[in-house]
Amino acid sequence: MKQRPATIRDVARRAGVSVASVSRALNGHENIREETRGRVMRAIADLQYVPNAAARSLSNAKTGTLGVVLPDLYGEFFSELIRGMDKAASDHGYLLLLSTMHADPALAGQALAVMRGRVDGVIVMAPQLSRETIDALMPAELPGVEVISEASADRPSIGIDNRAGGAMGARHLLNIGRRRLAHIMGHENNFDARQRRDGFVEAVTKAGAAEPLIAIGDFREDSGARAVENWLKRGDSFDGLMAANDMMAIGAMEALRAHGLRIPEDVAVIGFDDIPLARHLGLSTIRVHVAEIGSDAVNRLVAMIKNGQIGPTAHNQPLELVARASTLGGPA
Amino acid sequence: MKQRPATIRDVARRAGVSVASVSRALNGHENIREETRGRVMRAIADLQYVPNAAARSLSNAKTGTLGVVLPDLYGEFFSELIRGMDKAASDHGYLLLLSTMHADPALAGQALAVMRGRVDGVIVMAPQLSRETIDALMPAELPGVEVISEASADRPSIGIDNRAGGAMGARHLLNIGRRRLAHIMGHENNFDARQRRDGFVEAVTKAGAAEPLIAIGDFREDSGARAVENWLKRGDSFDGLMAANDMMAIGAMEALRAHGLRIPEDVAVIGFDDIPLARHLGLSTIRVHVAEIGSDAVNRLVAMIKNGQIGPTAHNQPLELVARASTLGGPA
DNA sequence: CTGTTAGCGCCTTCAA
DNA sequence: TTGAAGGCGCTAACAG
Repeated sequence: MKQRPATIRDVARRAGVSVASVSRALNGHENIREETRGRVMRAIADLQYVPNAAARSLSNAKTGTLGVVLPDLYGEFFSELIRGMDKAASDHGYLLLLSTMHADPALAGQALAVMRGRVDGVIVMAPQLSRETIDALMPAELPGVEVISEASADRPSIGIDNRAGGAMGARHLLNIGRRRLAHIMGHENNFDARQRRDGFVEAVTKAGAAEPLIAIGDFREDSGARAVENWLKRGDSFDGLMAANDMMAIGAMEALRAHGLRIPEDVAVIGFDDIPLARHLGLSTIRVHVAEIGSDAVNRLVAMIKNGQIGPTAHNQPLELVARASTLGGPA
Repeated sequence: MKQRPATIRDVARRAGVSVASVSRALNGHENIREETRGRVMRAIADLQYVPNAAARSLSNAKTGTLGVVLPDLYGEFFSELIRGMDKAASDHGYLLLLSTMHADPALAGQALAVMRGRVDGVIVMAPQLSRETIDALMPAELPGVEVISEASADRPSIGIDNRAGGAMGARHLLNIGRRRLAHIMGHENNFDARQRRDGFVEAVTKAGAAEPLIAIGDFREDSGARAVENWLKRGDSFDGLMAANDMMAIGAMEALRAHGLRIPEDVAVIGFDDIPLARHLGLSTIRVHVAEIGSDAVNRLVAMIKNGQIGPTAHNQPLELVARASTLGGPA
């Protein structure tokens, strides 16, 4: 039945040449006669020979695969990121080895350790871990790039300019005449969340508007709704609201409407990410080109693998303001 | 700087034992004294030794990774599937090697070939390929399971009962009193699309209702809208519509509303998948538990790897009718 | 241009 | 319980 797959030696025997020649033919070396190459190729086809990847890696210390370590993957964001990575990876002839990394640093370390010896480089996304933790965990001998994390002092990182995004949102609300602004941020210990808030607050302050309301959410729909409920209950009023992501903005919109407030007449709302839902619900947002972040990360990593480490470089994918119904129209 | 990672020999030297003992300690064998094991473990910690995966695979013909070959996937479906797979895989101590497979059978073959020797088994999803093509492409010596494909005669497959889903949708529309039904299917050569249509048509026929209108879409929003446009233009009328997925249903709803038709009063609409958008737009749908399909596939594959091939078994994840605003209320 | 051969790092008989 | 040694399949010197 399931016979042992052909090895390079079987091919050599069948083609009547040495294993070296087979290897040369296989790897497209120059120093081999066309006729010999032909014989080898025929033997390979006859035997349905496929080189053993493990042996190959062992021998030349290359695996042809890139490790990708991500947090728990929910939603569109990840499929976009992975899609972008996969595209770039396969363009370069690499495969992707996937692993999710949990918040627990010990487990996170495991995720990275398992990759050693199976990949030529790693892409890590760990917004939930501190810079020190990440630095301590990254295998030193492996080229690595970080995605959507605080810019590293050691490695290249690709991300988004969260501060700029927060500021874009604030300015947009101010531009359409809103003056009493509010912001729903993500977890306090999430890097992106803090940056977006800082950018938002800074832009508001710079414009001379009143200090904005700030609530802490968790990037999920419910938390957006809760934030709004709390404000309204306390009698806090605002006419412009930015949430640190679209899901919270959507939750917020529902809560606002539930309280009879009109969008955008009473409160203009803007989110962050531009998930598909945003378009369908007419939610203004800051668009992030997620797939590009992924391919960018892979391209950079591949460059590192080929040309050696390139040190820290922070690259931000450009953001884009997408104005929709939730912020259209003049002030209340 | 970047010194060579420690090998098993370094550990042996440091611990003052032989490599065999290190290997035994590492793999939790019994025939080794506790004290020796301790010495080895300490040396491992000191040296930050991590076994080289390639060498290990070469030596025991196991890779500890599962190959996943998917079509170009957009959206939530993809991340859910991967999430489910990743969860199950990491539970079993496996990593996932990802690759996308394009519609071109030649390229599809490549995707699978690259996996050979790097994985212990493969999960393939290829609804766009014919059964024969898939069978021809699947490496015979590798355990494989198929997902969301036509049930195979050789391998286990995990999927959904598309016919039942189509029928569920039809019956629901009939139950709420609709009699002139329409269905927007996916690509003619997509297995799922055909099955859903067949289930739909069969249920309608069985109920003695008029033969439904059928349009061919491509699973994307636009095609749902176009289908509706065409029907309306031709003067075809219907009061119940099922699309083969939510995106097309959403496109259809927009087109219906653009023509002044009310949902569900004039036309009740139901989709398939239950993507997050569906809930937000109040679209009734047939819910698919995607993550479970993924973990189920992995569990089955791991079982095959451990216990040998298990032959063809078709397993369907249960479907669930989710009734929302788009089908609530009585007939027109 | 081609063949021989020594590793790559690990596991695993086989002896001791 | 331990060590020595062969072999997994492939690549890359090194000779011819």
